[in-house]
Amino acid sequence: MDVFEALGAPHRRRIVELVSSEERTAGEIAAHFDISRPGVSQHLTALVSAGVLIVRRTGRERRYSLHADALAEAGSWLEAQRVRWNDALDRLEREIAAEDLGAAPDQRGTP
Amino acid sequence: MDVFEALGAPHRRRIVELVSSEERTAGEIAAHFDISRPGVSQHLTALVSAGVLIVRRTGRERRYSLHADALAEAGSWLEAQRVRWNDALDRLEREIAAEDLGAAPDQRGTP
DNA sequence: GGTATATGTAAGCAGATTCTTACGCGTTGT
DNA sequence: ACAACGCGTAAGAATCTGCTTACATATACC
Repeated sequence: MDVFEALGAPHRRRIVELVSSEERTAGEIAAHFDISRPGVSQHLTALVSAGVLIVRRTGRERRYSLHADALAEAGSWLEAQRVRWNDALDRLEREIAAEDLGAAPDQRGTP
Repeated sequence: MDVFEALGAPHRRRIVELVSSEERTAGEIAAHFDISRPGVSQHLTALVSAGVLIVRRTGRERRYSLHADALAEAGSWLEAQRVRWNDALDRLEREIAAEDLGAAPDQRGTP
């Protein structure tokens, strides 16, 4: 499962919020939800498989912590789209400016 | 539908990538996919309802463009989790440093 | 060793998603 | 006016998801 798919479910986003403040055990996390504990466990598994969370076993507990790199990767994708869009807007602006100058909007810049 | 849910589907993310480089008609977008044109249309509707895309009707075409603010909002959430996590790491580091100094790890800072 | 605790896994079910095909509706061009 | 075009909407099928209950597994405690 990829990061965006993992973050698509509200419950899983809530889990990320819980874990981002500190490492937590499965039980602690489950206590914050109305759904059954196995249900939460399945969300945790999904988040781990997406690389968003990391598990660490200590005795009979499992402590989940955030793997911030995964979030950073998703953030990069978002940022890349924004950059491309801003570039597109800039191109458009230049085209309009060129058009206002009377010339036909040249595709390759005005020589 | 919220932004993360909208971006959860790979096809929809691909649409965002297509539209981020320039405004595109529904037909142009659909041509990039193997699924049927109505299928793509439904994805477009979902993205619009999530605020990720904006439609503009010109004649019988519909031109879709990116609404970058929606992506920024999602990016902010991601960043917030990362910040919280880094803060948590910093706290942990300080606790360990205090412990190494011989004192019991005081919850409220060492006076 | 036996019991309690913390948690994952299995199986199954209801409802949501994502497709498909068929059709409808507004625009454009003749 | 009417045919072609671009695109959305409707309805239904197939699949996926998110949940549940029941069970398995492993560590801790006595």
